Amino acid sequence: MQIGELSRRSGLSVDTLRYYEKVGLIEPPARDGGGRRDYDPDILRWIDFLGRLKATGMGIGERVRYAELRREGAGSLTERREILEAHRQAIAERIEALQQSLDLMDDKIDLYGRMERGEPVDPAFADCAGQERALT
Amino acid sequence: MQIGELSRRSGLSVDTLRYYEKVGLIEPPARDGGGRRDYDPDILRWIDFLGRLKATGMGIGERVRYAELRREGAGSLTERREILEAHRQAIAERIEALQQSLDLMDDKIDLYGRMERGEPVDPAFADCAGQERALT
DNA sequence: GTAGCGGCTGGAGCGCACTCCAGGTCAAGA
DNA sequence: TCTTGACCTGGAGTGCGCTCCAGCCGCTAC
Repeated sequence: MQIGELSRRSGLSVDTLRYYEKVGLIEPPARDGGGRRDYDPDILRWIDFLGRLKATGMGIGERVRYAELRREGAGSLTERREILEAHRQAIAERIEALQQSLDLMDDKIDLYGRMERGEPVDPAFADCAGQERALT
Repeated sequence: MQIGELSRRSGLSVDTLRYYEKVGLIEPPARDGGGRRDYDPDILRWIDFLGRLKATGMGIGERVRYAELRREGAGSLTERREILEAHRQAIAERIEALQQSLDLMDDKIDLYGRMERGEPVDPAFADCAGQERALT
């Protein structure tokens, strides 16, 4: 598979794929006769997983570290598991924090709705100029 | 309150506070006789709320837009509510995606644990070199 | 044979969100 | 009076994660 096709199938740009190779997130692939990158389709699974790690807030440095361990093979299983466990914990905390903020947004949206309809609101929670003081 | 104290109480650096003022996230405060910024303690509530918006993924451009509307006062309530509703939706989607990834991490952590203990794993889910293929 | 396309490399540039710095002012305490 | 420390401004620098570019090569189709 050439880089253009991998780009289409992975959703990453050609430039990003080459960048990922440069920084060590993906292995340098085989080259065809003309010196072009020729990827094994299995790389798609790895790229997807990298996308998950990224989407869940893992920075590029730690992703590179994980990729290095993966290259080392089965001997790095324990260390990889530990990284994933720490990351799992970080995700859980993020979800918790987001849930709290979601509730806050709901309260604030509700307050705004009541202010828009001219309903009385606890003056401790909003001043007349719309410079809301609470629920922040 | 001087900028140093606000920095300590808000958790933002002095530089960040001046930067936030420059880009329009916080209002230019009054100045004391010596030309130093003299903040109203109420600003802490606003800074906290800005922190929430940021922590939930709102970029600086949109935060600045929200801050502008807030300065306009009560007339911008509807537009602010609409922004918050859209943002609320984005947070809910983020939580959903994170929850899925969390489940994936759990599966993968479990798989690694079984591989470490030498337990048999479905060969479709892991190859011998530790180059796991599935759960990605 | 030549035009077009996709790919190659090395390196520069970019947007975000700060962070740091030089060179200065000002107020309060020893 | 002198020193210390907090604060001031404008502007440069940083790290992340790409993104773009110039200039080149090689395959395929016309």
